[in-house]
Amino acid sequence: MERVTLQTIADRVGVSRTTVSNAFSRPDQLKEELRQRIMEVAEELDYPGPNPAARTLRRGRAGVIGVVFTEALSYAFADSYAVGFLRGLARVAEQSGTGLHLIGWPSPGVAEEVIGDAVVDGFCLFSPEGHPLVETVLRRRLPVVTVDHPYVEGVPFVGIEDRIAAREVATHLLDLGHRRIAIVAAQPMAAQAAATRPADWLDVDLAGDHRFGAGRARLAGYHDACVKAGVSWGDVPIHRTTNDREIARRAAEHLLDLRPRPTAVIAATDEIAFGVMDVAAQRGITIPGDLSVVGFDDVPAAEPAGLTTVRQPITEKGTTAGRLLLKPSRQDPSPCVLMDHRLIIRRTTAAPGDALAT
Amino acid sequence: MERVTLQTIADRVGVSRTTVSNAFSRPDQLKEELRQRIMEVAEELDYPGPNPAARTLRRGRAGVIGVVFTEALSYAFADSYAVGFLRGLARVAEQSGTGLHLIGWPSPGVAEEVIGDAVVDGFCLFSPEGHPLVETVLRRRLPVVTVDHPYVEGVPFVGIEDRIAAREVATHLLDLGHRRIAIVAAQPMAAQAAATRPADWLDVDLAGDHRFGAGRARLAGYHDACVKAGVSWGDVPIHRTTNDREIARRAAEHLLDLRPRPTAVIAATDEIAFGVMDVAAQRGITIPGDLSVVGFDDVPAAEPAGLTTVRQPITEKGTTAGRLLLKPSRQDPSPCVLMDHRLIIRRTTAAPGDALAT
DNA sequence: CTGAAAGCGCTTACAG
DNA sequence: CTGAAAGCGCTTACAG
Repeated sequence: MERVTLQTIADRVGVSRTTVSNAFSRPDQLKEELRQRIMEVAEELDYPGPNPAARTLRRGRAGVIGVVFTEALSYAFADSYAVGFLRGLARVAEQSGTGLHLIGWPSPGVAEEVIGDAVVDGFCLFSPEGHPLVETVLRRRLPVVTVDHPYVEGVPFVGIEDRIAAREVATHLLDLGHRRIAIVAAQPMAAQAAATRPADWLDVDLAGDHRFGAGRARLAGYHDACVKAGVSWGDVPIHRTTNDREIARRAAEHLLDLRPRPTAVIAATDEIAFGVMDVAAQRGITIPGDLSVVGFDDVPAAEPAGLTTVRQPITEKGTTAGRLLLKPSRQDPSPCVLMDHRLIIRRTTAAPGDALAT
Repeated sequence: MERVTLQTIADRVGVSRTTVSNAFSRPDQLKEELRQRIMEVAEELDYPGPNPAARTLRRGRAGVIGVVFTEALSYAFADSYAVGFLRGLARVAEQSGTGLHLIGWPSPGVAEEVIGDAVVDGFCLFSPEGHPLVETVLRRRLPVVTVDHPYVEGVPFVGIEDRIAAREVATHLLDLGHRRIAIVAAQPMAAQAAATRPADWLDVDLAGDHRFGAGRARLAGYHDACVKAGVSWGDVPIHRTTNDREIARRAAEHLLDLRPRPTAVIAATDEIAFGVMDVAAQRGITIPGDLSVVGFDDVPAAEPAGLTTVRQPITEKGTTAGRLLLKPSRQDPSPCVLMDHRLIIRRTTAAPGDALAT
């Protein structure tokens, strides 16, 4: 059996292809009777409806936006922050009948091709600076909005003041009296391969603001506070890890093996903080008695866990990004939206107590 | 400036369109020198790469699968079960360079059009029986796999034995001595509009197995156990709600207002169970002292919450569905895969104590 | 209200 | 190694 197209139906009914097309796409353009007739024949021939690829090609519009992550999607779905963002984005996309095409970065090479082949009208991009996906996405010459990072001249941006927020986190611990603070930084899974200057990643002098990615911006904020409090930045142990609870445990194990043991751990995200808490629990290290832990994001699980963290409007970031992409403003086509954040102090931070003696 | 296409580049370089196409898609088909030359001109003209819609049309393959939910995506992303499933699905999709196109059902009408226009090679469908999306998806005549429900003759299926698992849940409570059991059933958001026989939804005689959707299958299981234990099914209060924690709270409020108050609540999903627990906490009803609560799914948050529930292999469902779609078996093109489940008894269920006196 | 014509941008045998 | 030709399936002014 040959493939059924508009033409097949047209031939059968004895009308032109145009009319059949109208029957599907502009029903008001023909008599109800004829339309019905056409639909019957379509049904009879088991016609699956106008081919979407052909339609998109002709119309020049897909009705879909691409969402690009720098991690494998399987990691993104394990991260409440990403999921919360998607919830917001989905809300505005759905309202306008726009689909979501999710693209992750399982391994170098694959995603680049997927991005090049994505039938979409625009992209929403999460990505650290220098990541190859940035170039790939930009090259499509479609509307783009970046979230958290990178900030690209002329491209709409949504984020928060990561450096300032991170400074507040570290200051909170320092004010409590902590001096042996360790940091677990969030680094994209494959940053080694991706970063333009991997060796410089920890060089906070370069990490001035959101231009350098939230991961580094936060690091810079921790740095600022330490320096100001007279804690030598060079002595602060820093371990890089991916934003994944399980993987973060390894970093935590390393840090909690240090002697003298840190009295506080700053995690660059809540997900990582949970990993740290997992390891502490395993080893019988009490929180906040023996160890203070701070996260970042305030994902839903942070509250029940009593985690001290920075709240940022995750879902609102998603809706904002969606709106920027779907209905760009004429006056300000590439705005830089910086949203509010707030340090939420809960039960995982306290003055260093017994831990000092360890 | 006119739009740049393969032809623009061909004209500029002085070769045919074919050769330019080869430069992008089959680099081994031409001399490196010529290829380089072509790439330079492409760069110069700011060519965004071969148009994906045109490519897809010509090739007849999109490299994307559609994932269809019966709820708004913003709800799906609020549900750990759905997210866990997506994690599994994403894992196998990514490995083969396949994209994920997510489609929700924000309101009647919208999704139907999105499905008709989705440039995909197949669909993964979650849906209760009689839902309009089922027909819409099937009509595309693409490969489909359904998850949990509905079971459609000739279409690959992935699920668990919901009725049997639900029976175990209810039996657990009945064995503990509960007799005043209330049920919060999960019903798709817009079932009223969607179901073919909304009035029959609660008619368990019809809910024989997974053919009728997990929601009803579970209800049927609760029914079986009650009847067997001599609890009159007609006296069991049932409240329908959506699989959303916040929305479920309303159902819980209603049920906990009943006098005499139920000593146990069976929630059709963990998400709903959390809603019940929220309300109980608000009212100072202790669990399991005053009230036993059981969920279903064993989402990640269930363990820390101590929730008694049914564990099912959420992520594996995703990987299985993905594999069925991406590499269908020749011998058995439409298998019905029923995965294992297990009742996990934690700290939210106990014998009815003080509550009996209420 | 209906149809003939042009064209969306690409890929793929096939011939040279 | 390169090019001419055909065609993927549709929509959209435009003319009647």
